[in-house]
Amino acid sequence: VKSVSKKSSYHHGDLRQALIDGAIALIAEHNVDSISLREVARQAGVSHTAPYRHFADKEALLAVVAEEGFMGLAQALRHSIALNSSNSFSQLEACGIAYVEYAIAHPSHYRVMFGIHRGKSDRFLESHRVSKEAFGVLETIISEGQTAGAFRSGIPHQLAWVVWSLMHGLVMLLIDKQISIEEMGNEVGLVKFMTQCLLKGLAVVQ
Amino acid sequence: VKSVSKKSSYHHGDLRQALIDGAIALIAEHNVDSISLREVARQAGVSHTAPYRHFADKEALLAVVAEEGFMGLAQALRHSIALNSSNSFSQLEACGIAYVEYAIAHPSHYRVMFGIHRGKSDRFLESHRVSKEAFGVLETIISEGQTAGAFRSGIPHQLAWVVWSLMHGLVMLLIDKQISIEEMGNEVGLVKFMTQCLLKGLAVVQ
DNA sequence: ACCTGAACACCGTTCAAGT
DNA sequence: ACCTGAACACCGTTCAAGT
Repeated sequence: VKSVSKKSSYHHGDLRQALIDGAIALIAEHNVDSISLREVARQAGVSHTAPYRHFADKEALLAVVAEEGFMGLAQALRHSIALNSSNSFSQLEACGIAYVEYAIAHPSHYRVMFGIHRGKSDRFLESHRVSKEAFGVLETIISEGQTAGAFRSGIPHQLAWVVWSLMHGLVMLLIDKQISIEEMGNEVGLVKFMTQCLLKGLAVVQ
Repeated sequence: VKSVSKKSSYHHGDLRQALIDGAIALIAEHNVDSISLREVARQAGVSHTAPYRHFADKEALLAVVAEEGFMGLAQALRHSIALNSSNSFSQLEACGIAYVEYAIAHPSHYRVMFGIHRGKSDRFLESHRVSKEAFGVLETIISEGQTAGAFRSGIPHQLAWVVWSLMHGLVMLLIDKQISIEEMGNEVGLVKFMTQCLLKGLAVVQ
């Protein structure tokens, strides 16, 4: 056994991380905005003022929660393209499927990721940086696909916006139950349909 | 002068509508979730329990706020296509521009529209019906465009999802400041770019 | 350094009571 | 019928105080 090091602290080895994990766990079960800082503290077995030693306020904790969500998303996207190294089209499709599946598997967490007030950019710099990392995966697919002659020319950054907007919009409408998955069979079929539309375009080929 | 009819009531001619308008006004100024039912009542010059005579709870008031937002959106979309009756492409483009301009003109209101828990569908039936009405405008453009030979074949309902997802996603990313309008000149240019991508597709024409 | 308890100013919601 | 006031159980945040 190593030593008593961590256990000798007041209540936790790492209260900060325990609060983050607890918040994510609470979000997974309950609805997003019904989560309270006091309940996170309660679940961690600590007084309701203890979190303020580690986070400036509730929003700061949620920013870290968002950050971890974006890290997981980026990882899911990278994983999906690693399994589809052959072809840019299938990479894009796989990436879209992975994106949507991640989001609907963690709907409340996804809402937190995009529900933070990004007005003052000096706060939440980290979570913004990580979200751009996830976005960068899409951008890479586009630019590599252009090199391979699969995608039309254009600034990859801007073309990636189109893909991201489509996927993000689909996810939000699904989470909000404005679109029902059932109407399209399942989410994989839905994303494939979306991707096909995006690749081939809506206009009649002339 | 008509009579004393309305003024003779307790405090308002129509407290219900005054609360709705007050909520919309508050939302326009402050952030979405910082709005309290008590403050809406305060601004209407009424006790903080009075709203419960007209709305079951806070969510019920917000549902009506959302409903009015969707009505305004549907109207903006209809207006935009009325001005572009010539051609399906320009109708779709104008509709997209109108959609995005409406949303970024009323960002908090837009958030309320899509931020309501649509889990139990028996509540908020009205707001859901009106949102489908706005969606129907898109669907009509698609199906009329197909008849005119402008859009490729497919179920209009599903093709409209693609358009809606793209626009909704773009709007949400803009509101969240994940995408900055400035990077693309202005929002009109941004939407035109999106629409072009959607119509022509991302794949290289072969 | 890290945590607690009391305190403050707010919430949403309920309910008996007033006109 | 429509509104009020007190009351309840919650918040987020601050601050002096404890170990």
